Amino acid sequence: MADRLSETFGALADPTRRAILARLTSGEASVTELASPFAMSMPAISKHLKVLERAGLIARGREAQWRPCRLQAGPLHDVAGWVEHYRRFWEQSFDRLDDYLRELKKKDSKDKEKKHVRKQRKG
Amino acid sequence: MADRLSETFGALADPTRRAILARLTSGEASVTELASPFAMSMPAISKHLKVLERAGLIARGREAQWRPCRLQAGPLHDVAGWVEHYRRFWEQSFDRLDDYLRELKKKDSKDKEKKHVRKQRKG
DNA sequence: GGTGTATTTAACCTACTAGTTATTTAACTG
DNA sequence: CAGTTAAATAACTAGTAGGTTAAATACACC
Repeated sequence: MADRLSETFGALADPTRRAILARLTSGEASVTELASPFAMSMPAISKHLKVLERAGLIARGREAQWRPCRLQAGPLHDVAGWVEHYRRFWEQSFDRLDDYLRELKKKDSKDKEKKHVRKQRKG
Repeated sequence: MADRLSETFGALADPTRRAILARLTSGEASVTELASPFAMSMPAISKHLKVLERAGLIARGREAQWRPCRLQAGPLHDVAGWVEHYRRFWEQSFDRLDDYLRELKKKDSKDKEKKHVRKQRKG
């Protein structure tokens, strides 16, 4: 995975981890608190937290026997920055669908031509 | 992985695949064209394309023996929407960093005062 | 129909992921 | 100190990811 952005996306590619981040938007939480919504063992959660920590998406403190986790949104800023470069492409998508349908129609009529005409280049 | 967002993030968690998407922002391309920048076999690229296709990030046409790929940014819109929920957290963290730096400066000048600094501080 | 080119599929390998249970570490509490 | 609670680590498993080479498929041209 190597690079920062891949690590971030990798960490986000799991619904449990995204749910954990969502939970952390309402404040710090202990590992047990974070684990409680999930039908999953503590070590599993512990591993998810390690992934999030390595990706810089959470930070962990120490308070007696608790390890409170808190959200660190820095990497998400980078994600927002990355995805922003593609904005015009999703905004165009309706036009594109339109183009695509038009293209389909054209192709369709060409196919029909092919049945009569042998060789014909685009242009 | 199951859900749509996980699939999207999973597809984005690879630098080769992100580079392919970036290339596609400048228009359709064949598999060979997409493969050329990478020191990687064609089948490997083919697999990456399959991942991107399954995630709905590209669509593939058919023109003779070529399979031109084009960007489909819909899922990226969802990513943008998801990450947007966290905006206040990264903005807040900058504020915090700012506060921290301001705090440091204040402390710094106090420390210097304590040491009976001869040179006068600005600001 | 044979040949060349573009691309996918098959079979395989290695490494990692996401989960498990059992054990260990760390800190508080009586 | 013994017991309890919070969390991490160890050791294991099944499945998946990302790559390889070799073979198969799809199409165009002569």
